[in-house]
Amino acid sequence: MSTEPSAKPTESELEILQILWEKGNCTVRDVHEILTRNKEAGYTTTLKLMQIMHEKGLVKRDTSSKTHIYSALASQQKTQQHLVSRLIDNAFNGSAARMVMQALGNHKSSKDEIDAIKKYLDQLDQN
Amino acid sequence: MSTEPSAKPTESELEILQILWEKGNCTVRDVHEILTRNKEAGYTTTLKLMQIMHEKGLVKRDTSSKTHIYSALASQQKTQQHLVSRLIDNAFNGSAARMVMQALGNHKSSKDEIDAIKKYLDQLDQN
DNA sequence: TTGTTTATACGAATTGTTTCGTATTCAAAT
DNA sequence: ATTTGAATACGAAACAATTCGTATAAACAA
Repeated sequence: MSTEPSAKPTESELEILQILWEKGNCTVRDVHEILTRNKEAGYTTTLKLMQIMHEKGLVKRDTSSKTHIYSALASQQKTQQHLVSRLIDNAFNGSAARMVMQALGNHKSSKDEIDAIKKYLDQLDQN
Repeated sequence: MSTEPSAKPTESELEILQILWEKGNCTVRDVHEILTRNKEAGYTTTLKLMQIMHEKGLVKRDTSSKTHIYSALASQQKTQQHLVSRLIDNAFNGSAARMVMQALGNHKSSKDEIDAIKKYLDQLDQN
């Protein structure tokens, strides 16, 4: 049994996790700056969120210098898995296939992406 | 422009919507009975939720007799679409393909389902 | 040294969600 | 008619998520 965090981040927390997954180590300001490209938010709001995420064990932080350095603890893979499963159960009666088609139907994917999925499906078939 | 409800049901509301989508017209008791197969809940809790959903415009109801009859207003298709899109944006950086693979990777799908998806992808390709 | 900037900490208001208790009303059975 | 059972309405508590103001401390520049 690992000490994996509860993997149930809120929507705001997820926005921050995404940044941390991509960037790795970040200060609150780093995250805040990226965050506010898309939406309004006060600095202390971002700060507070990250502090809460730390309490929850979603992120860890290095406090050895005045400016703390944050990074994700929740794994991207497990978090995504958890969220996808929940959606399939919550909104698609447990049918992954239905969900997939819904996803591909509207969320315009490139031909390359679709080919990648096909290849992936062929692999799945072999097992 | 239609008067489509906000399509942002909460998790509890989604559980109820799923029942309404499947069953069509239901009394609160109908819904409550199905709901409590899986989890504990007081009757008035279910009732209140459905009343709130009515305020929000997620369901409509026929109050002509003492026992009200509820049915979904939020369309299954649009609600699912909305939720899937949000997940793709929130947790997969906008990549539907990544989400799909994650979904298929773990959420064991049958061979039939996978074949159905392949067929679906071929259709997509043609356009 | 003194003032300015930039951090964190913390408390608290606000809003949304979930849950349930109590009051009331209606209908059916006795 | 009276009682009983099942329904809705409503208020409010409990909890969670979001947002921001203010206090305070550290770093740095003038």
